[in-house]
Amino acid sequence: MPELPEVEWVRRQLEPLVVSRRVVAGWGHDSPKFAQAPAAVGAEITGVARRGKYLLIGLDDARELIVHLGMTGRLRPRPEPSETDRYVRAWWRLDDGMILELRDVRRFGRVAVVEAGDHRSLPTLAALGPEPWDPSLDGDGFWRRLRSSRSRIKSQLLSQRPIAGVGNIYADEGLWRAEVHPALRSLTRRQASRLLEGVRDALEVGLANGGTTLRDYRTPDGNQGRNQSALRAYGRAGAPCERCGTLLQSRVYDARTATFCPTCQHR
DNA sequence: GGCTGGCCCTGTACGC
DNA sequence: TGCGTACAGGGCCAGC
Repeated sequence: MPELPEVEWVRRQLEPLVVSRRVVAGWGHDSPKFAQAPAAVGAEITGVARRGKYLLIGLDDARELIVHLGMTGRLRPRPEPSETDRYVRAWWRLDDGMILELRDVRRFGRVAVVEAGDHRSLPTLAALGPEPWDPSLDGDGFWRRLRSSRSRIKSQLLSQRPIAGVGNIYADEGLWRAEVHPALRSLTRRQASRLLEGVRDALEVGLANGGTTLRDYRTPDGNQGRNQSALRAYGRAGAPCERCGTLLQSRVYDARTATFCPTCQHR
């Protein structure tokens, strides 16, 4: 499931392949989530940016091609569209002949073509919190953002509103690092500050390791991430906490599984 | 206006 | 072996 580190790796590998290339053909699956893909045809790609888990592909006609990879989405360059692959949801042919293909088994991904900066059709993107390394975001500001909601702290992280780019993996990892219980509904300034650092640390490690590959994630060059062996909480229910040795627990809060240490992350 | 929970979607794991 | 069921989860949206 691509979160910020994984999407950033996709962005880095995609950029040199597509910038200054013109989109000469395109196709999108019938689903409204992908049907806008051909709208990019005719435009030249000016850049590949990222906001949270969204890829923002700049077009030279003042529009943006926005791609969200959902849970199983993968962007990859191909010499030709894979006509026999039933999970290809969109593709774009560039003027050098390369096909940029979006493969997404579960169809949780999304493609949109919008006026540059007009994200009204993507509510989560429109309301996205600051990037984790935004220099204007400090512990106090993060605490104020969290204080505006009474939802569980983990649900808040997943909402993308307090901070951008955190999904289930890095939320569990950040909460474990900060020793904060996922079901808390309010944090002290000190806890919020620790959580911000914990999330930043988890994302930095993930980025340095090329992302986390659990099932589907691959970079455009086909490589897997290496961060799965660096996980301290996510997916480790029943294993001993690396800090205190207590067995990690798994609970469902707001329909999302959270894995945490009941001792270090005491409620 | 904020929060909660259901839905979308399909491969995988597991039990019978 | 084959079938049925539960589960995974990001984002959206209806209902409260």
